[in-house]
Amino acid sequence: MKTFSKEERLCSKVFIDELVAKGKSFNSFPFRISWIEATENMVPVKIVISVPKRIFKRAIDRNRLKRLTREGYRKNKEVLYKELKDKKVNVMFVYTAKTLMEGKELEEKLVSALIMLVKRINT
RNA sequence: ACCGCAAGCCGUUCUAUCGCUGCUCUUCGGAAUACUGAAGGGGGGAGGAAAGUCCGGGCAACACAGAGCAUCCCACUUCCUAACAGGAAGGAUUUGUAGGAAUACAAAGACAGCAAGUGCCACAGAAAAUUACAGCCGUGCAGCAAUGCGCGGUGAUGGUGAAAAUGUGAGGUAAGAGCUCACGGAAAUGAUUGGUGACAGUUAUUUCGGGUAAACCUUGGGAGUUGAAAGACCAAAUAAACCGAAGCUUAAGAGCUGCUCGCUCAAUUUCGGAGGGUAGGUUGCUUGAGCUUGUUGGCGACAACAAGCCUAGAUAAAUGAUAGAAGUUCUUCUUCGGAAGAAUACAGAACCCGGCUUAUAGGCUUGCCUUUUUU
RNA sequence: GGUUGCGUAGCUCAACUGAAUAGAGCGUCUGACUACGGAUCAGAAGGCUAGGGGUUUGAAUCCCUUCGCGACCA
Repeated sequence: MKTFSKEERLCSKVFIDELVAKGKSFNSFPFRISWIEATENMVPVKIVISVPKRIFKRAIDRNRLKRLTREGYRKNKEVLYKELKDKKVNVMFVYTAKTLMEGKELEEKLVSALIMLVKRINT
């Protein structure tokens, strides 16, 4: 099912601090992606989406980018799930581009970013 | 009819598939109930500014015997309102238009006081507020005289400036001066008429004192502090902070509003009680100065009454994505039926209201002005 | 969510309680010196004082408002 429920979001401040401090990260335009293994999770992947306020001043722009990113992840998370096997990870997406992006284009970029993430986790 | 200005109002819609978040119903499972897990059905889900945080409240916690000072805010009148720096109606002032004028219409604003005190007013100018200087007049001395020196009188002649001592005329004088008079101007005070009042009209007396209070200040009025990350509760957990009792030494210290007066209290050790930090959950949380319609009162802001309605509640933060269709506006083409293309704004709730300010594609209504056409 | 401060030449700062041509240093440009460059000397350009409005005879300064950039509380 192409769902995206509460359990698949990373909400705890402690885990997010740990992810930022200890996680590995790489860039895949327009995202900067951080990830860390989390063996205690109930679901395979928990994600955080972040858009910096410093670049996008208006709340409506930040909201739109977060919604588009979340929609793209919801549709394409199978790419990640197939290759993960038994590993469990926390992932953070930070939108680092300076301009707004349309839905379809952003979805394509996200898929390629997910493929890169799979390679890095399995190696 | 078109263009412009002002005020008020509206500010996209529908279908399909997938998804998010509350509510509710059904079935199945767990549980003594409360409740909870899974599947399915139904129904709800951003704004006029949700924004800026510029004002005013509600609500909450803490503080609060009282007095003074300081600090900050407000400032024509009456009314509206829970309250306001908001709104309505009005007054005076200033500006603009029309007019010969009286006046009419429109717009604007933090419109108490400089006639309470202090300060400031560059350059120019004799002088920037009240004297002095030059000048003018009288007079004494020196001198043939021109003139010089001294004493006294005078107050705007000095043409600069943003601003120059109430304007014009006459009298008056040695020379002058509101020194006096006539006609005006302005201000203060008293009386009286109208008005709830600001104020306006009439009249009497007195005065002639430049501007600046978004300069210090004076007068009158007001302000306790902190904000939903406030606060309340729950489970895990269990402090050097809190409360009570006892004992000991000392009089500094602590709290109450920024300060002063004033008022209150003790610190430390032991015992007992009761609980904090941290990270979660529930609540606060959406029924409210609420919305819609109608009637009545009022010039109006608004109020009263009646009927109906329930209209987001997230929390690393929902309200979305894709596809198609429609609507609106503009451009081009046109067989005048239409077709194609482009655009469809500003912008996202975070406790809730009342305002103000700012952003805004396009449209609607009303009023005013200009031009053109018809009668 | 709330409180508070700052915007001046390309850069770093002045000009305080209003006074008229807004200064200083570094940098830039021109000339001199030198065979050439640096250093040095002389001179010049460069500002709608963040935007708009108001008070005032006069505003970088005072007041209101908008925009931008920080700091603090939790």
